[in-house]
Amino acid sequence: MGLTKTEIFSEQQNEIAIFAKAFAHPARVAILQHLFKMNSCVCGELVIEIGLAQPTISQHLKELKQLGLIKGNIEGTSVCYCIDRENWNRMKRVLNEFFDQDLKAKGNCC
Amino acid sequence: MGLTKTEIFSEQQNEIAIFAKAFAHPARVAILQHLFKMNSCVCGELVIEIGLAQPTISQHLKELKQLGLIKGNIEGTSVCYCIDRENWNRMKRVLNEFFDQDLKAKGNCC
DNA sequence: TCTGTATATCGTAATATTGCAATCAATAAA
DNA sequence: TTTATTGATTGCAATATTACGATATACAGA
Repeated sequence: MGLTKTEIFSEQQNEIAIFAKAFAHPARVAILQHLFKMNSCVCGELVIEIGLAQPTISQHLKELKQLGLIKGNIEGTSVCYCIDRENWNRMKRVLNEFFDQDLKAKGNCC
Repeated sequence: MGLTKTEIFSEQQNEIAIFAKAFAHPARVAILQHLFKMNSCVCGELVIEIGLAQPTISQHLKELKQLGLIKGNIEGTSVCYCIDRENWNRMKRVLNEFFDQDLKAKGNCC
């Protein structure tokens, strides 16, 4: 059906999945890496840098923005994007807690 | 097009995206959590525990197995799944390196 | 005001993902 | 051998995602 049954999962499980989805496409990974590297929040440069069409980049930026991982400030005709540090840290906390399950668990069985 | 242009991204970027995709669905998050919790590698219990149809669970297990995050051992008529610790650690390394970019980067600009 | 520049949105095509009923395959039990 | 039982596979329907051309919007400069 293509429709995830979110209602049968816990809020935590859904939140992990939603955060993970943000990184589940190399273009969004590349955008975030570039924003960290350039620090000075880029915008249309991403189109050149990444090599996808402008509407495509704009769409990926929108998703990252909706999730709260990036912010966009209008500066004249262009838009300046940058990482939202606070939400980035929250994301790290949520995902690392999930990743570090192995520390609590005992050995394998098979 | 629905087709990701993997060829324009680095291997690292694609690997991050592929790992992230594993966690981009709450059912797979739930499966992994249950495997860690039960330690004793479950199988058909997951169908009951999670509440999705057996073919659906089987499909999610297949994806996790293909990625190498879990292993399956046949035991009589049932299959015993468990976490592949080595690959789990590799995944953690790859994703944490990506997450910890913020430590190197300076402050925000907007 | 007109023109160019930058970005967002719309519409659409192609592909991917999710979910399940039906069925198959393999083993265990009777 | 027949009959469960368990899990994988197949086939399909519904929805989601990715990508981009065309277009709209908003601002800056001439």
